[in-house]
This record gives sequence, C-alpha cells and structure tokens, in this order.
Amino acid sequence: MATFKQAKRGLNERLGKLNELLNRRLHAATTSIPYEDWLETHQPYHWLAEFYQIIHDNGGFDVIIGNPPYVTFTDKSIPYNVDKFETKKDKNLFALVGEQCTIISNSKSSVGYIIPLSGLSIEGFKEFQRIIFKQRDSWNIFYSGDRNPSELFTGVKIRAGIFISRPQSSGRKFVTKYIKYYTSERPILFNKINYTECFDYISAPKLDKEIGKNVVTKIFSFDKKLSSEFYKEESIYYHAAPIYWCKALINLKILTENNLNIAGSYKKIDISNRYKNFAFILLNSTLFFYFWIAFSDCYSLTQKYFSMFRIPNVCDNSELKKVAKELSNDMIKI
DNA sequence: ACATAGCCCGTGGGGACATG
DNA sequence: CATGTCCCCACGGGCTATGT
Repeated sequence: MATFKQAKRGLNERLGKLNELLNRRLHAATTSIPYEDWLETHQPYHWLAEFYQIIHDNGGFDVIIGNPPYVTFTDKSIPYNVDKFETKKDKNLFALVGEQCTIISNSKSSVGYIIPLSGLSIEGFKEFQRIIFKQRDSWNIFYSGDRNPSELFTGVKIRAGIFISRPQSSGRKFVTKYIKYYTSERPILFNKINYTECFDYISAPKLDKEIGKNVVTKIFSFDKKLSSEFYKEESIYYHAAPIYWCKALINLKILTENNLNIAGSYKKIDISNRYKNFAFILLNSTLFFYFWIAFSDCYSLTQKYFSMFRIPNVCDNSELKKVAKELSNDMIKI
C-alpha cells in the first residue's frame, strides 16, 4: 500500500511538472501578459496531459454523460478566459461544457446531456445547437421536464431536453414532442416516448408525428407574417406565458371585473382592422399553441413567434366575426 | 425585449401525538 | 383502539421582478 501511495505521489509530481511545462509553452506562444496573471485569468487545463491514453491513443472518451451546470455568465462575471469557445456568445456554462465535450469525444463516442429546453430550442443558444447538432450524424432528443403538471425530478422546476447520440451512424436524427406528465407517471415515462424524424437541425422542433411536420410546413408555405398586420388600428391582448393553451382577449375588462390579478401577464398588440378577428381566433387556437410549443422554450410567448407564424390572405367576413363573437362570449361565461 | 437550475402560495396526504 | 389536531412537505398552479 505504501508503495502504491509513493508511486501515486511520484506520478502526480511528474504530471505537475508536465503541466507546468505545457503552461509555460502555451503562455509563451499565445500572450505577452505576465505569466502569473495569465495563469489566474486562463486557468489552463491540459486534457492531453491529464488523460493522455484516452485523448492521444484513443482519440477521445468513449462515453460522456453530462449534467452540466446551468449558470449564465457575463464577460465580467466569469473569472477565467473563455475566448476560445464559439459558444461563448450563448453565455451559459452548459454551452461551454457541451462544446468542450465535442472536443474530447470521438466519432465512436456515446454522448448524453441533460440541458435546459431553451438550449435546444431558442435562438439565444444557436451556437450550442449548431455545434452539437452538426457534430453528430445521428442523435435523438427527449423533450421534457415541464413544470406542469409535474416535474421530471422533485424540486427541479425546469423544462429540459435530453440529447443522446450513439456511435452507430444511421445518419438519422429524432425528436419527441414536448412531453407532459403527472408525478405518478414517472416510472412509466420512458415507455411513453415516441420518436419522430427531425426536420430542422437548428431549433430541433418538438414534433411527434409526420402530420406535425405537414402542419408546420403548411404554415411556412404562406408568405405573409402574422406580425405584418400589427397596425395601430385595433388591439387585442395575449397571454405571454401560456401553460396548457394560448389565450387572447379583446379587452381585459373580464379580468379586472373579476378581480383576477393576472392582467399584468397579458400584453397588448396592435392589429389591423381586417385581421383583428382572425388574430383573436388564431391566438386562442390549438394550432398556434402547437406551433409555439414546437419552436419555443415552452415558457415565453414573444414577438418572435408572431414573425415566424405565416398567415393566408383573409377577408374579415361575417363568418370570422360570428366565430370571434361566440368565442368572446364563451370566455365571459367562465 | 426577453429569459430566468425562478418565486410564491394554497392544498392535501400522512405521520406524530394527544385525547376520548 | 378510534378519533381529532397539528404540522410538515411534496405537489400543482400561477405569474413578479431583475439583469442583460
């Protein structure tokens, strides 16, 4: 045992010397700032030295399973230099970890990360998406972690995505829909997964069936953006944090009259005369909710989705007026 | 304008304990 | 043993406030 300890100490000393040598070389080759300062700001870590057999002889780790830290940072708040990372723009530690994992893995690696849903869906993490989606020929994503009706793990009220990639190169990429579940369903949750082939590798949309892709393709086939009808003629209000469905109101009277202190969650949009009824019905529809869930972080309904959603040319006919009126009346009943 | 390993609160089940 | 009370905490549901 004593000899083992001795050998370990000797090994650590040699590794320390090697790291020191590598630090000196890296410092001399890359910067003119004082060595000690550079050490403090860059905190270099030599994967090649620490895991020589794995990185050098075998080209990287065979398996990487990650639950990386979800911590946002700013240029000021991060105590070391991360300039080398393309995902620096995404401003979250999990993105940096994901990028580093692509460097220390190889084509035969299996990788799996659990990360915030936003990391796989929204534009703010597009560098991260570009890197992990493109690095691999094949992968699948399980979208989950909704807070409502319950959480993936107790105490973790976060929407998450589980990204898994195995070495078999089928060239196929799969996603699930956004899966909601009750606590009691946890034991059987993974049996409920239904994967479908992904059709867009930036913001891998959460669609579970072929028909979902057809619906989205049809929406994108129209030229006109919904937001192109946002004129100061009329206005409607939409709920900016949908949970089970999207909500829109002609006015907020119904809320304030019933002392519902949620009027603050509604945002006003200006809409053209011609599209007021159409937009009111659309923003209350399962279609719009389905579309928003597919592309969003499943939390905030923002302007972006009004620009993404394409609409046909419609006339504000009596049929639309009638349906809008009925819908409005039904809401008052509740 | 947008995103937040959030923030807050009511509810209900069940365990610990006291009383009948 | 049966019943009642209190309390804790997991759970579900809703949106505030803050920094970038």
